Amino acid sequence: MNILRKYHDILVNNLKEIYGESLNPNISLEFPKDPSMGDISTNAVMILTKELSLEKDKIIKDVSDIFYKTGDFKTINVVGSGFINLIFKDNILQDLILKILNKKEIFGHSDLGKGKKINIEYVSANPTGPLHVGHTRGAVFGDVLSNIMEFVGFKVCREYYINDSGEQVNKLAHSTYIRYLQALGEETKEIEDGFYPGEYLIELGKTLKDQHNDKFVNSPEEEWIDIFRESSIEHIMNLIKEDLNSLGVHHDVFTSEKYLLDSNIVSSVYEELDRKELLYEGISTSPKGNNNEEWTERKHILFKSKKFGDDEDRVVKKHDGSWTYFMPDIAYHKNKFDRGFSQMINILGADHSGYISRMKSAIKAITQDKAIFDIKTCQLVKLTRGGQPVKMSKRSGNFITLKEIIEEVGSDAIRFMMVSRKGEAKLDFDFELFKKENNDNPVFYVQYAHARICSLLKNASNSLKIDIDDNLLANSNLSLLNNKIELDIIKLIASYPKIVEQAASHKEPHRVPFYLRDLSSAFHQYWNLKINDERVKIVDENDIESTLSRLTLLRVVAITISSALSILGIKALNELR
RNA sequence: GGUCCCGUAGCUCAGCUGGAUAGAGCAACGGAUUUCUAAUCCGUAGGUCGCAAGUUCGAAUCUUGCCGGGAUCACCA
Repeated sequence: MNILRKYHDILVNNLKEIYGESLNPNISLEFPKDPSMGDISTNAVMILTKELSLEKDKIIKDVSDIFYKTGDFKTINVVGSGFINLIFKDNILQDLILKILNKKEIFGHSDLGKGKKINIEYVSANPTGPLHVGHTRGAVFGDVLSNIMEFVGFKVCREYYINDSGEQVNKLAHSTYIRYLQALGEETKEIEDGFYPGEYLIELGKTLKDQHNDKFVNSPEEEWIDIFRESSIEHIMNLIKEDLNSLGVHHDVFTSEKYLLDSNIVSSVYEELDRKELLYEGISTSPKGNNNEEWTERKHILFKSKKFGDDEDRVVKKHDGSWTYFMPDIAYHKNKFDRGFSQMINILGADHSGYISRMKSAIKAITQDKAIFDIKTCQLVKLTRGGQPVKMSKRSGNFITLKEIIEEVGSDAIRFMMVSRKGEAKLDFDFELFKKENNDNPVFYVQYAHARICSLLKNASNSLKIDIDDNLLANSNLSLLNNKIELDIIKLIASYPKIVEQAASHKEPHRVPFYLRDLSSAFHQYWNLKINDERVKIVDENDIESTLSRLTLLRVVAITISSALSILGIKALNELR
């Protein structure tokens, strides 16, 4: 199915038999850009001559023999630079179409992950307000990466960490309290700096009024703070889940920081660190570069993260005995590890990149370096409208929410765009672009290709007066697919499994939308194909045999587009009118 | 100042863990429509891959040092 993998395995396994197990893994097998270099090519000779200090001719002969023995190649050429270029026998690529047609949605799947458990944590936005653009990229990135990892055979757990403890949520409770007083018609002060002035708490204030009347108006904080905090968190988590849901982003597990604290998981991990003599009492280094007025020299408990590769040792327990954010997070990752996740990926905003080495060193310490832990960061998103930046006022709490963007451009467009750049690259998101219905808008471009194919299959059924289904197509004469562009399309489809595997091993979802664009483009070219200035019609009533073979090819294109779109969480459309 | 990320065509970006002549889209210019959906396609033009050394058969890709842009540097999360 994965044709490159197939011949790569054949090549490497045979080479190992000849030269021994310890071969350089950098031997490549690929579709060369330039078709004059053959259907596939390998650098094996160049790599091996360097590695083994043997006669070049001997290696060339060995490599060529391996390919000859398969019986699948028409020609095998060695070019001056040392590449070996191979050309398939005609039927090899064509047979591939048939195999894919039989696999359908399983096409592209692999067992790279071997069913291993992997935990992917994403979003994890604080429950202090609804999601905005900044969260969206990480949300889609994490969701699509999860899809990719599942596609290549990992058992993925999608997880969200709720920071429902600490100072922020207390401020949230106070903000809600003010909304509650306002709902009762009380005169109140402005919601001050550092609190949450957004309108999203107004409704909750009213609900709390309905439940408790004026019971808490003049009562001391201790009496209401727990109730207000919990109902605020619940309210906002519901908002967040609702928004994620309408974006098609889902999580399997929500882990609460408060739970980790209440169940003594945090304290027991703290004690464990202490037993391992990784904690000490000391003074943290003063902040550099920016003058932090709140900083004073005090004694805290620090974790020896420097020992595990961090730049500084980090405070885990403050002078007053309370935890920093870091300590529950260490415990959280120990908890993930204890739940059987020896592989973990966290998706973080670029503004948290300073946190990476700290977290990595902690995980090394608590797992004896037995976990594979990776952090992917997403740079910020710049919203524009017709090239002009969209202004956001953080102060009033009125930033552009995820909900508003979904309402304006739809979740498909957002999802496609959010993973169409490398995570490390900044991203411009232009509203106007996604309302266009042309080439500028990549989502339409891809959907249009898919819809056109569906429409062709339908039209062909009508005009040829036969029911066209996959059984019929599977019996078409595929040897007629010998035009250059047809063979190119087959090769492009054949590279799909490799693209997905690369997206998985590099943890780079953006490879999928780029591939989709390429494949759609190849189809659109084919649609407009001219031979001798004559437009080639795909459905030709006078040549049913050719028509069916072409439709078979296109059916497989549609299967592949649909598969890649499903990885992105986008449904392929059968019609665009 | 330290750390991390980015720097490729006028603009937005790919570039397959070191491969063959560096690629798309947009914008510009010139074409294709009695349409199987032109929401498309074809062609032209556009490059010192930020700069400089190094590593080797071979570098946009790896190393080091500069230059420019961004993020971050807590006892916030």
